Amino acid sequence: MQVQKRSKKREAILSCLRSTTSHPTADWVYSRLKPEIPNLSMGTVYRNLAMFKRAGVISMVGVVNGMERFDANITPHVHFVCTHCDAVIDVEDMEVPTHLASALTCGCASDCSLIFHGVCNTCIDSDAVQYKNLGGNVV
Amino acid sequence: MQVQKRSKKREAILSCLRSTTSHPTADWVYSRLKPEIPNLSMGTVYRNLAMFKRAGVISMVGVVNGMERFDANITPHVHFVCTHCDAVIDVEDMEVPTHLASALTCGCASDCSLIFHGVCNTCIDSDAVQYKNLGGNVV
DNA sequence: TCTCCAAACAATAATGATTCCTGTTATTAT
DNA sequence: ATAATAACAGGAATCATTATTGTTTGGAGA
Repeated sequence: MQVQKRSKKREAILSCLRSTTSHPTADWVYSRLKPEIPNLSMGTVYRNLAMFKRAGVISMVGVVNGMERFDANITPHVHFVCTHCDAVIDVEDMEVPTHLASALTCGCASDCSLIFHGVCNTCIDSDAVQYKNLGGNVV
Repeated sequence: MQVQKRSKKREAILSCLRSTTSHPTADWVYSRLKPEIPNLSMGTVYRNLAMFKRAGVISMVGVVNGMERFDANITPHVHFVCTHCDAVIDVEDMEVPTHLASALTCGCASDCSLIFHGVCNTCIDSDAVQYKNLGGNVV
């Protein structure tokens, strides 16, 4: 399937995704566009994100905490996912081993995702992590 | 949280997961155990899988087609996910770059997942893929 | 520019995996 | 054996995502 017609909303959704490196959820895109496009519906956001993904214009990094995270950067790159704040961060200077795909004995690989999990620097710097590790509640 | 008491069902769930390398879903474990344990409920399967995961006894490879895939093999290893049949296959002879974790500038990484996506050999061998590519239906 | 039709849309219902809740049962320490 | 408490079944609830339906809009051709 291919993108066939243009629409303000479709382009707004794509440029919204392209305006950030935060690998947002569908809901994030919706919330961000809703003020300037009051009659926008979630269905439209989901439909267009799925369409862009099928067309290879965007990619879906993975599912974090039950929510799909999208990325306008389709260049293969490594990600870091924070287990505390669910941030998805681009990892610079590390290569995704796509060149090994052809060496696989499992099948014919078309792409590869390399994701690190851990606590991001922002969470480490805040006291939140320490309190959480002690079993306390952070308000 | 830790596993505190023993129960037949809890152990059945763990050994069921350990009996396969297919990286099953919660529902698969349930369906497999239900005949021998008729009064088993999905809640128990989900609760115990979550508990084992928190305890580090098992791992969750990722979400494939909206369903979590579990793995009793907690040794870091590479996976291949088939985009046609959703099979999750262990990739032998390829190392997960966990040793690079400390080099990250994003935060403190605790683990890493390396997943290839493509069409598995079984799907390539069957005619299903070709028919699908032609837009036909396979019965 | 006007017309027409397929695509895009809003609104909302439906789906389905997962989680939560309540009363009951099973396990372990004493 | 008994008490304390974790584990459980059954079912309701949640919530991200998808499907449906009727309406609107974009754009190719007249």
